[in-house]
Amino acid sequence: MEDLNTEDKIVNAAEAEFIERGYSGARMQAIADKAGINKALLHYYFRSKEKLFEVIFKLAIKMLIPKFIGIITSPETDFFDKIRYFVKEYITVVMKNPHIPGFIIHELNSNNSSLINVISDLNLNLSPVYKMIQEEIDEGRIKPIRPENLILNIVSMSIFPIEASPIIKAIFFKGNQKQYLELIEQRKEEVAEFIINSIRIK
Amino acid sequence: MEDLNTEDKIVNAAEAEFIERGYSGARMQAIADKAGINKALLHYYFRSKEKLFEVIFKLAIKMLIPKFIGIITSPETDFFDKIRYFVKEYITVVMKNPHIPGFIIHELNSNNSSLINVISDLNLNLSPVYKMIQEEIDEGRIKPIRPENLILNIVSMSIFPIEASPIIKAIFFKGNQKQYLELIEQRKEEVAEFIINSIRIK
DNA sequence: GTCTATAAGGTGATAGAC
DNA sequence: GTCTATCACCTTATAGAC
Repeated sequence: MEDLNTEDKIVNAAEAEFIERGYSGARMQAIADKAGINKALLHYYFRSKEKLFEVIFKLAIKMLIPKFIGIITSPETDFFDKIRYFVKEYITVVMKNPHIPGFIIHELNSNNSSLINVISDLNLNLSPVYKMIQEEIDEGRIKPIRPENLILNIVSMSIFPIEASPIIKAIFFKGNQKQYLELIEQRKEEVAEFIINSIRIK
Repeated sequence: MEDLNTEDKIVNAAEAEFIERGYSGARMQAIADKAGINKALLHYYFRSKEKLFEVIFKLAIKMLIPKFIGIITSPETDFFDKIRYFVKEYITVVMKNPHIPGFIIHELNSNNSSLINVISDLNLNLSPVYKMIQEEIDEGRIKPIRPENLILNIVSMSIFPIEASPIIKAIFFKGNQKQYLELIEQRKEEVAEFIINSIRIK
């Protein structure tokens, strides 16, 4: 961390602060402290809290959303293996950034501005994924399902239990962290089987 | 709204403000304005922003979490009908309060305090649900599955697509609200069938 | 590029009249 | 119970020395 240039130190510190506390809860002083520099330097590099936030928000989006396409167009040839691979990798990625989904959702819901454009600007093309699913249906390998619903189901089951970890932990395990981690580890396999069981045609 | 007493007017206004902007983003002035009263009155009734927030947070929790148990112990006798009933009702409830899941999760993640106790204090007893699931497994009507995983899958697929609506809307429908609402309406039936297809033993 | 000092405005909270 | 006026503090942002 110490051998980073100042700009990168700021970005790292801001990432931690914004993602933990959200835009309105984040403090420029806290970011400066975490980066080990002076508050005035933040404005020298990024001009305002808002500008700095935008940089971090884009970073957060890029950490989770495009990965989604990247993993789905994986080397696996079998459709069910693709699902297995996706679920395992995506849960792993989200577990490394557990606060990012909640951060993105909260900012999109509370911020009246044009943050949503950050997502549109990704120009995510789902056509190959839709096509892949439709092919499986047409060739009688999986039951008919609207592609959007299949994707949503997979993503929901992968993200939500991690995003909502404090609640899950409290309700299922009285706050026990170890039991929670075991559950998520298990889900890397079981969620995929749950999905495959649902759509497979015997 | 005008014929409510002052305290209720404040609670309603605070609910809207806190759930939309979160604790740190909410403004006491905005709450007073929405309630049509003076800022000083907020402190007369609730002493501080923090106290008022606690009231709202507890309200938000009660709107979503216990409902979960209430619906599951529904009058339906058939297990699959229970699932159908739960998914339909829960998606409907969440759609009426679409910002609450994100609000709860954000506050639990960013607030270092003891908000989590609000959930523990509910003393949610899942044993009847676990037992119900285990019975279905023992009697060979559904495939073996860890009850926690089944519950998590159902809840994830019911909540996440609503909680993350701005992203879903943007990615799937270029922001089109009507198409999004149709999708969610459809999911009230389809999510249940997706689950039942996965666990049913033919 | 990096710092200290300070400006400028906002925010929760209270005092005190009615 | 409800209001106006005001305090005390915090936060972003900038000026200016080095």
